[in-house]
Amino acid sequence: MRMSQMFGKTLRDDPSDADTAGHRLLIRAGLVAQVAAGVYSYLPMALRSMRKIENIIREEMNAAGAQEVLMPVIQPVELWQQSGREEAFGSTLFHLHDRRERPMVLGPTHEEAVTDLARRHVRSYRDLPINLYQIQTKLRDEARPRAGLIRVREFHMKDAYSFDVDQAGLDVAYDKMVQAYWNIFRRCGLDVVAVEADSGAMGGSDSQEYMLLADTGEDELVNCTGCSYAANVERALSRYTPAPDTGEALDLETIDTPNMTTIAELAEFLNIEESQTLKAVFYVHNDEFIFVAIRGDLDVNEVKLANALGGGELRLATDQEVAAAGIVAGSASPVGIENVRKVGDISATQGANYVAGANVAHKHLRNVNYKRDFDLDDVVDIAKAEEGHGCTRCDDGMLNFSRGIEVGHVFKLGTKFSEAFAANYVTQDGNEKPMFMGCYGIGVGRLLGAAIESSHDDDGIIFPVSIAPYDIHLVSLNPGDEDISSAAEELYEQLMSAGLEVLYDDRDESAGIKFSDADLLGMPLRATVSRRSMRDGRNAELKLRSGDRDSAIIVPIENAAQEAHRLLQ
RNA sequence: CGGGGCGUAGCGCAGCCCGGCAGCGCGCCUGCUUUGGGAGCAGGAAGUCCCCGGUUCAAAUCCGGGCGCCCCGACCA
Repeated sequence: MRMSQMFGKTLRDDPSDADTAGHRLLIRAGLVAQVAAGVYSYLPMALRSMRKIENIIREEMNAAGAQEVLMPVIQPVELWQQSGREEAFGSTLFHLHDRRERPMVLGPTHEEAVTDLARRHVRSYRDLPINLYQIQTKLRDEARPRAGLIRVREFHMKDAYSFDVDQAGLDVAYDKMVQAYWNIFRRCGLDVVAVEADSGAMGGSDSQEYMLLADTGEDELVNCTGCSYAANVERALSRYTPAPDTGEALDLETIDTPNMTTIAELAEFLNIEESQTLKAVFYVHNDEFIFVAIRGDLDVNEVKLANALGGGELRLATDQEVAAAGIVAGSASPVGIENVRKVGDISATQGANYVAGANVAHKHLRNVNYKRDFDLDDVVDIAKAEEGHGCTRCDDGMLNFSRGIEVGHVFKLGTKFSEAFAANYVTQDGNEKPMFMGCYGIGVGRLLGAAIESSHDDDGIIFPVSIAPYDIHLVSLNPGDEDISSAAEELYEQLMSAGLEVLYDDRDESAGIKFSDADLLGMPLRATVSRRSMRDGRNAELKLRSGDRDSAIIVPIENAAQEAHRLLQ
């Protein structure tokens, strides 16, 4: 492709409304153009890269036995009512009406559509297993689109859905997809890690996310320094310091704690560890007031709490709601609290003789003990993993924290959707049973955005070879010199004949502009033909984008294609 | 949905307080010179100052309402 003909220009200045490096580079390199918040046009180079990603995905999906289909973006709302997810998605779901006022939605994902499809075509166990996938546009009216292609409202993703006769079959299908995912990310040249994930509104049992590590990532991850445990913080288990006191329960005692309303103040005032106190936190879950008790040095993981409560809407209670429930904020404890649902973290039931609120302003209780002094309606693990916590899977590993961008997610759905849609098959002995489903997604555009976010330097993008729009950026300098330009033209033809994809900068621009653009655009290899390269014969200079300036080599033009292939390995 | 910021030429911005010819840099077009790290000279084109309303002799500027975009948080299969 000749750059003089190419649609899409590079920008000299950073766009003002881009914050992350990846977003800035996408705009400056002229890869995408924003149309509305979280809605983008993809220009030729971005599209080439996305097609390469799609092809890698397609090859691995096909190799894993999945079959490609295409399901509609626009769907009748009834499908979503049937699964109960119209409500679960809420305002994230784009709604519209057709000319006859029939309510429709724009698909944010396709579990409903694929389950409906499968139930119409699968009759018997003989039709299973199957795995259907598509690469399709999805729409979600995200509350806050951000960071370029990372969080958008209209996006391309690959989604695959497996259907099996039972859990064992699902396990096999899931493992196959996991293997395919590793192949895909490896082939894309991306260093992705898998973490245990919360399955959120999807429900289901096992779930793993594939994360590309990046400081600007939206997700916080933990991994163990001693074993292979890795998880999204939303779900992470952790080993915190043991309760300081595990002795006999001592006599309950009321003490004055003037104006002590936080755990930190209380611990300092009494000269005790925060872990010797109990903390009370208040939430409203689906309009029900929830009293949460947890050891003072720990925080509540709201995702875990929401799951423990069976999903639905969860938020912190307002001061007014706390007061209305008859609770003295700052001096609250579960001791003597009735008529309110009390949920405790496991930590609150371990250890002895805690300091906790007296439920009277400016007073606390010493020697509070679970069961003797208070009871809980639910005891669950809702503690948030923190820096300094240990691993629960091994004895001496510590949790290491990092951030990442979710580029893939796999779930074992089980029969949630098949039951809702009566997507049944007939077993060998003639009974009807729901199919066991799994679903497996990879965001194509997000993968491109994440790749750039994680692979760039101060000058621009550094594309992995397999997903770069072109293999080589051929730069021709000294356009006035006939020998040079004819040598460049010749090299352009030769590289293409050798099966390489070439972006040829034939523009009448200065060397500085051409080199800067080559760095910005980030093709893996740069070839330069100039007076300098031709000083001792018909030579070209080759330089890897990932290498520094003096890593360039000079090769005869007739060998350049061969050398280029070698360098791109 | 809560908090903050912004909206002026294709892009980046100044002008707005304190009302009075709509500006700067880059880019774009023409010509000449230039060409290994964002060149020089000369000439030129390009504006719904986000929208609607109000105040005023006069509004990019002041007032009211609306819309859009960005950031933090909430949310996020």
